[in-house]
Amino acid sequence: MPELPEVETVKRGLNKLIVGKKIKFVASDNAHSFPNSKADVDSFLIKSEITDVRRRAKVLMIDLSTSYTLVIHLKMTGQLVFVDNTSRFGAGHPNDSLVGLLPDKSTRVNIEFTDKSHLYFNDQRKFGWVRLMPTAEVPNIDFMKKVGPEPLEADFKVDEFIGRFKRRSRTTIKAALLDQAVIAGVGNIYADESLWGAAIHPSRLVGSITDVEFKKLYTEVRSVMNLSIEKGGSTNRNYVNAEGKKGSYMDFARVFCREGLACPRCGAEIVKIRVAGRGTHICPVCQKI
DNA sequence: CACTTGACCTGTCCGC
DNA sequence: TGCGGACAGGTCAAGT
Repeated sequence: MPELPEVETVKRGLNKLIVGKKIKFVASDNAHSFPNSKADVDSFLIKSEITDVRRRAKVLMIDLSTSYTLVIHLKMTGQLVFVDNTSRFGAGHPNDSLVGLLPDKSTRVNIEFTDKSHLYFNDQRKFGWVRLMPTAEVPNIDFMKKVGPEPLEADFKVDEFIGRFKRRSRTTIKAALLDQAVIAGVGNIYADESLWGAAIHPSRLVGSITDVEFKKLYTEVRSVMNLSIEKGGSTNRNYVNAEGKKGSYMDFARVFCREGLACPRCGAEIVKIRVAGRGTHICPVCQKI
């Protein structure tokens, strides 16, 4: 499911919902989802307090008062859903609809706080994971060492954007956009959306893209992902935010999952093709090879 | 080396 | 209805 806007939405939600809470109890059903030993959990997780929630690329980091961090990757179907203890009492609470629904059979990790509220890590396909590690070691994991810059940061300029792509000149622009070592956070939805916005065919080789086209792509990547954050992310299948609610970006999508419908720019029929091994949505008139 | 393909899992949808 | 196959928003390891 989640790309940068979805993970950012979860991060913002968790920052409001769980910072300051103290962990009472943790249960996991699956060693792949949460491989840490009981000794680590007992020493560094139980009784710790949540101090901050951060994001880098599509990775979430929940910092703890023990100077350890829960590092979380949601991969395709992961969810982090908070359920407030007050939901079990009066009607009308935002989380009321979740009471009794979680945990469910996709719940891999169940964290209970001392006030009886819960944070559930759900993951239907079990690709995602939670890892407990010292906060100081997080930048040293392989992914953090190789991942590219955050495209929405104010100091990320178009020249750096172009320069990083040009190192991958022999591959397709779609594969390069999806490569987290080039820039962080773009996945299949926002790759298709931004390539349509810049009127670039996803199969074009990076080396054939002009600087004028790169500048449009830079602007599109940023505007599409900023719009999605504003809309709470995209719910195509599984994604929900920290309160269990869906995002509405798909209502604003121009090509993603719109095959058979009209291109909003020229009216031609949007088609679905395969590029870089992924389902890819284009307007065949606006986006020429 | 750079790049592409399969594997990891479960669920759903589509055609027969 | 049942069943097989393709496919799903991500990332690695293994292959070319």
